[in-house]
Amino acid sequence: MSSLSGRTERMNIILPMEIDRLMKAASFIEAAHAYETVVAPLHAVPSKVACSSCHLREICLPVGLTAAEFDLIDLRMVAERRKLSRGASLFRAGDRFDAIYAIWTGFFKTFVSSKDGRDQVTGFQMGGELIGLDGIGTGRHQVEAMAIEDSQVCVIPYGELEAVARDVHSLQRQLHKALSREIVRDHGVMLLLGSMHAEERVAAFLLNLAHRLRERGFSASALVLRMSREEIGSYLGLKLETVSRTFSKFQANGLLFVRQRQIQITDPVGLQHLLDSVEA
Amino acid sequence: MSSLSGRTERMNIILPMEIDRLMKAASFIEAAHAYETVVAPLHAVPSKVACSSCHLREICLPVGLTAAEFDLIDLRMVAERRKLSRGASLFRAGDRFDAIYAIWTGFFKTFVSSKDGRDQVTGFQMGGELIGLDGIGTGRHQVEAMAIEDSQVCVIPYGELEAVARDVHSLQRQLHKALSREIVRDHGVMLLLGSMHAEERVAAFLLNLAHRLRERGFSASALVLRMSREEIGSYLGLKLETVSRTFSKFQANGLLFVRQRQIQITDPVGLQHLLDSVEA
DNA sequence: CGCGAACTTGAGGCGTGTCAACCCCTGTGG
DNA sequence: CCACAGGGGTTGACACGCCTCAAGTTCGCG
Repeated sequence: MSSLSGRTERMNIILPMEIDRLMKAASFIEAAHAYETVVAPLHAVPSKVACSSCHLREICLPVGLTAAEFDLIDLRMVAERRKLSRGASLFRAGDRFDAIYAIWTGFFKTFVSSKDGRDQVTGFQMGGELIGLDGIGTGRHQVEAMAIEDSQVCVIPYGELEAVARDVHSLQRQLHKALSREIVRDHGVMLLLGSMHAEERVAAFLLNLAHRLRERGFSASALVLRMSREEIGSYLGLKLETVSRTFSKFQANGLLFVRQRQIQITDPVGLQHLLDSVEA
Repeated sequence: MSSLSGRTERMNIILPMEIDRLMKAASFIEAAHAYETVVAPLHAVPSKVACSSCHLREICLPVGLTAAEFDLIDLRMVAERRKLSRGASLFRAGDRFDAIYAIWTGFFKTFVSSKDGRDQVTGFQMGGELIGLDGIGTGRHQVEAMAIEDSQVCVIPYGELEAVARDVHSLQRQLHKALSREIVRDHGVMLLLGSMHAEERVAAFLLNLAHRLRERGFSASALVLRMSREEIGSYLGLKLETVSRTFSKFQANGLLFVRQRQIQITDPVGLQHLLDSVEA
């Protein structure tokens, strides 16, 4: 009780129980679970995979293909689907590379490990995003990819993808774009890691996540983090305590509500302001 | 004089004048200039560009092509060559993307800028390496590429590259590999920026540079830095003073001799030991 | 030869890491 | 339905590595 009152004194803007009320009133928790319940219906696992009828076809690799081209890739790029439960690895560093993976449902993290256990998370991936591009260069995967919730991926054998890309120009173009965008994304992370402060990093992380969720038709303000503070910290080059403190500070400043993994962004403009000085 | 003696007291392993003598004795400075004098003969600028007869053909994009394939790309991928003096930009963020560039001679840095002038150097590129892959995704370049010494690049129009890659499978494969390797390289930098200490970062930087120079037939121990402390710092997520101090500390520990931009790595194994705990 | 940029070095401050205690949720078994 | 265990999250106190600011030195270039 004393610790509680001490807490409310410092965060003199929002009381904890107030947060609770607001979150529930806005049916925040329900909305935040939308991503999982709508996009990841674990009961429905079609054995046959057709890009043309996939709900992610406008986000995933075959963006902008014509109907005829869709037919072609449905026919020739026989992608099977693979199911992973939370915590399972899709591949590990050193594994032979022979396919790339498009996330159909769920959430992944990719990371590189060091001998002494310092991990570096290199990215968090959600529906429609590709994993495994790191393996093309050497024929072996250079990172590990792990499902951080029950997930399903489309397996796209690399040999077939290469072959089809030669015939379907817009697929070739999309593949190159995907590779290039990954490079650009990494440059953004380098800017973040190399020259941003803790608050800027966390703000950038949240806004990026919110943006990608909105692209997929979900709320950009009510989100449920799929990853732990430690994983966020690893991605952002911070310790988990710093991530936690920064969330708390944002809440104290009225930018968002945080409650474990549930985040309600109440002032996206304010969050964006934190990045005003850093973004072009 | 007093400052000098103070300095020699702390660095109780090597005296400054001793360094000077040793460097000269090993004809360090001459050797270290090799990269520039041999690889960048500014007087020789052939107007006609043929990959098949380029001295970098085993390092650059067309690695492993057959003679027939070389003929094809010489014919169809009409690369012109472009000359840039030190400080000139090859392209800037926002410029339209229509070609990628292979460095023929010289040295580049790529970087992203933020509003308030915080730059993040995303890489240093030397002969045989590609620049501009970041533009494929959006059709506009996302970074700026600047020559940090007088340089020449081969201009590879992207449209033609795409077309030729469809017919020459191994070129397609090499392009994909180059894109993928860039992603992997970026992941390595993310590990560096996200979870390494200043000394580890600088050691990794030096060893990487030495490695790439050796691949090109130059000394891996005597090198001349093409970039300033500030640029190194920007790349490594450190301030220039920290970079300078770290060099000095390495010298005090007998790992290398440093004298402005001239570096003589005397104990590569010792340098590598600094990374033992971090590399897989 | 002299100027300015780049580099080195020092002293002190600050932001983030470290270590530790406590709390809150979830899931499990009685 | 409750008790309990354990992992994840929060918060505090303190330490330390890197940054900041400043002065002095060296070097390259005009």
